[in-house]
Amino acid sequence: MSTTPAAQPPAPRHAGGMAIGALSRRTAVKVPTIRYYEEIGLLPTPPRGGNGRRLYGEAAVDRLGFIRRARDLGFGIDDIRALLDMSDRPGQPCADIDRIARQHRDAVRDKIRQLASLEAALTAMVDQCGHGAVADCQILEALGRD
Amino acid sequence: MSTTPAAQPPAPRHAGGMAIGALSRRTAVKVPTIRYYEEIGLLPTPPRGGNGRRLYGEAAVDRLGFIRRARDLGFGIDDIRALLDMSDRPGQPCADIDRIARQHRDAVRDKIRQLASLEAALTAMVDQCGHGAVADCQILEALGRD
DNA sequence: CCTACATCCTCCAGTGACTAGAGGATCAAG
DNA sequence: CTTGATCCTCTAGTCACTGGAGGATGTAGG
Repeated sequence: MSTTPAAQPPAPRHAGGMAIGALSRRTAVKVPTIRYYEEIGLLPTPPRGGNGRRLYGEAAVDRLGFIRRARDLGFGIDDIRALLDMSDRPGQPCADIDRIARQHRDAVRDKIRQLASLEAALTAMVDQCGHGAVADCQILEALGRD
Repeated sequence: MSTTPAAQPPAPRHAGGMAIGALSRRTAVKVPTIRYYEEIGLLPTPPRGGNGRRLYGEAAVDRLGFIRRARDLGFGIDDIRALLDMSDRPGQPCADIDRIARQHRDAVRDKIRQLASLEAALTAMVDQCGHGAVADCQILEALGRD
C-alpha cells in the first residue's frame, strides 16, 4: 500500500523472523508438533522465506507458549481453540472463559476421585499378595472374581 | 477320535455355546470390543458354527470378565496380556504379578499427584476470574504469562 | 571450492483402545 | 412371509501427537 518502495531497511538480522527450530527451542514445543498445530488451525500459516521455510515472529512465540501452558494444564485442543478465539475478542465478557476453566477443573476433580478409589483397590490387592505361587495369587483372584 | 459317531446327544440347548451378543451381555463388553480383543490376541479365536458365527463357552466369560475388571482398574493391554500369560502358569512364583500391580499403583499415585497440583492451579485461576471483560481475564493472563 | 552435518520440507504411517459405519448374510418370532 | 435383531468382514475415524522416508537447502570448517 505504501508508495515508498525503497525506504525499507535492508533486512536486519531478525527481520525475517526465526525458523521453526528456533521457535521450537524458545517454546519447548517439538517441531512436528508445531507443524501439526498449524495443520489443525491452532497456529496461523506463517509466511515463508524464499527457500520455502516457515518464518515466525514474537507473536508466534506468545501464541504457542499460551497453547503449551494450556496443554500442560490438561486443556483439550478444542478448549484451547475456544480460549484463543475469545482472547482475540477482548471486549466480550469473560463468562465463557470462566465456564471452560470451571468445567475443566471439575473434570479434573472427577478424575482424581476415580483414581483415588482405583488406588485404594490396587493397594488392597498389593497388600494381600502372599508372594507365593501364581496359583494362590490374591491379585489374580481379585481380578477373576465376578 | 471317538469311534461312535452316532452316540452324541442332538446338540443340547447350550452345547454349541453362546453367540457374541450373549457374551457381550454377560460381561458388559461391547461386541466390537470383543472382536477387537480377539484381533489383538487377548482372546483366543473361538470355534465357529456352520453359519460362520463365533461360539463361546464359560471359559470365554471368565477370561473376558478378567480383562474387563483389569481394564476398569486402568491396566493397559500389555499388562493384562502379561497377567493372563502368568495365570496360565500356576506353578510360577507370583512376584511378577505383584510387580505389575505395584507399578500400576505407583503410576496411579503419580497421576493423582499431577492432577492435584493441576486442580490447585485451575482453582486459583477460576477464583481469580473477575467476571469482567475478556481483556482483564485473569485466566487468560495466567495462561499468557511465561 | 568441497565436504560434512544440521535443518528444513512434504507425505505417510503408527500409537492406544477402541468406536462407528457400510454393505450384506442369516436367524428367530409373529 | 415379513420384519427386525443379530451376525459377518472391512474400512476409517477418534485424540494429540510422534516417527520415519526421502529429498532439498543452509552453515561451518578445511
